[in-house]
Amino acid sequence: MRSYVQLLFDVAAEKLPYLNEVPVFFDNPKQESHGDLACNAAMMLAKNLKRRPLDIANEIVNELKFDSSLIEKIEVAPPGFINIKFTHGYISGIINTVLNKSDSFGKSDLHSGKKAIVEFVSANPTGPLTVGHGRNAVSGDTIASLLEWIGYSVDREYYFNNAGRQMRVLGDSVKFRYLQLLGEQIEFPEDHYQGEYITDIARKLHEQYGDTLRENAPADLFKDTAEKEIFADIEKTLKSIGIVFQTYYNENSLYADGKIDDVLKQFKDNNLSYESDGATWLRLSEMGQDADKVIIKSTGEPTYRLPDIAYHTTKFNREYDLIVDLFGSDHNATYTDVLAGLKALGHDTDKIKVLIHQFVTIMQGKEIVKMSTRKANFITLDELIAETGRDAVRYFFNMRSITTHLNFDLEIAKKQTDENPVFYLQYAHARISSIMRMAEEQKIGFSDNPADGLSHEDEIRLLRKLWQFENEVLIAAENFEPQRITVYLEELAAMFHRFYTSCRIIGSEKAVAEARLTLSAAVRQTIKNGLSILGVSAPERM
RNA sequence: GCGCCCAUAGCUCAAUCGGAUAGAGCAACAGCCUUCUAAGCUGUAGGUUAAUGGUUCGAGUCCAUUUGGGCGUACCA
Repeated sequence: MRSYVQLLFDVAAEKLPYLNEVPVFFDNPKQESHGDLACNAAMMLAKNLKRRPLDIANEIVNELKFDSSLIEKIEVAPPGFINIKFTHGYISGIINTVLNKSDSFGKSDLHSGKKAIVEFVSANPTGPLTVGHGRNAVSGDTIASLLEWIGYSVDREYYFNNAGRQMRVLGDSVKFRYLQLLGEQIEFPEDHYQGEYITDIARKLHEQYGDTLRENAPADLFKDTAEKEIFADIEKTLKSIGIVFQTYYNENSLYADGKIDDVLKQFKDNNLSYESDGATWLRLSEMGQDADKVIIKSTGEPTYRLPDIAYHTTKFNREYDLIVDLFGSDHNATYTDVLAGLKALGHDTDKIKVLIHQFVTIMQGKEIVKMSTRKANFITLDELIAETGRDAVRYFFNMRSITTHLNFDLEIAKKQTDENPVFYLQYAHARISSIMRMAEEQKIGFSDNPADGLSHEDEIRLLRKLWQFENEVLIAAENFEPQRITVYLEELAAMFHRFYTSCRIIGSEKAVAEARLTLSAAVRQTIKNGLSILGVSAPERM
């Protein structure tokens, strides 16, 4: 329908060439009296044409030759909006569209044939995932789903560093705990990983190897064991909230297959790097950044920038049309260096969309819980899932725009009451399921032509809302804004609950009852589809 | 000091390239279950969108300055 309306304007533009001077957009008006689609082109044109927007709007409307079976009317409203109202027959048709498309309703093929990669979580395996990682995980997974819904073929990827200093400290942390288990009186360094999970890993090693690791442990045994154990936990946690990655890309492999050397050579060959004080520096100040930065330390060890750049070149080499990186705000200073480096190597960095999500503040009542992996006074994602459930975790993290700080009050999250909006949606779904079971017993079936049985304002509102779903998914996906889906679903559910109160199904005359049942089925399907984008379950009973 | 991000109702948050009267939930108050799930519905109250100035037909949204907060500012990641 949007494309049909667009076509009407294209036709009008043949007589009114000025229409080509501005982009013509169609909004879903907030207010019902403004129709189903609104266009503001006349006002955008007013200045250039030096004419009154109302006159321009009227001129445009006169050139719009529309099919009266689809569009009821097109009106001009001050200061110059063009409001388009669909016919009841057309808008009612959404019910059959929903039921026919079923689990695919809301999907569009605007970007089909394109490949996208979404990199998220990417936490280094130095400890269990925290609540902060949880936000990243849920947002990233949902953004990936959204992209799939608008046609992209999407790979979810997790990148982690397992080559640097951090991992050495991790290995040493396990070793110290191991030695303590053997009864040695050593002080555990304050800057090492303090968590209980470190001792657990040490204990496992002790069970397996006894005290033989005191003297002749294989070089990387402590580190490798820690990485393996912790990573297994991370994967398990992610799986418990329905997140599965296509690939886990690790830093070590970039050294093994020579990609680090390749990039380094390219920098050198193109005079983009230089040596100073025994270190290798990248000429970032010539790439629009504040200062040059070290990519290889005087110790010979690269800083994170070099492997990160090398890693991203693999994304370009893998020919993705869209490259999405989702980081926490603590990375906000690092990604610009990486982008600058990639651009200098000749990559089209416009394909990269870097998303920075703000931090999660954990509240225990009114008290702020300060989190630090090293000090291990964090709340783990596992604990959060155990206390609130998978659906609540996924819904809560998707409820807000990723750009805003998020307060997660553990006391509220633990409550399974109506303060928790996920139940409101699931309840609507379960309620409709219940009606459908009941209707079946009463031999009330679906209507092939529900339009005639629907006239109540609460019914009309639902129809219009269903019609908007596909576009909502599109906007949410293109802007990487999962919270738009939760907002939409809450509005849809509220409309349904109202309709439920005002429009009875069982007991109404047959044509009306069947039309309402069919509408309810379409609402149920749409709620289910929306929840599935978010990764939240849609229960049949509650 | 510098960079990025944030500031909307008592609280937590929405608001589609800048659009029409800034919306929800929770909390508060008043109602609605002999009838399809009351985890629901209806109504009331709640706002100088942190402040000031600017851009324009029109600003929560864009620009400048200020205030308050978060994260960075490494030869850590």
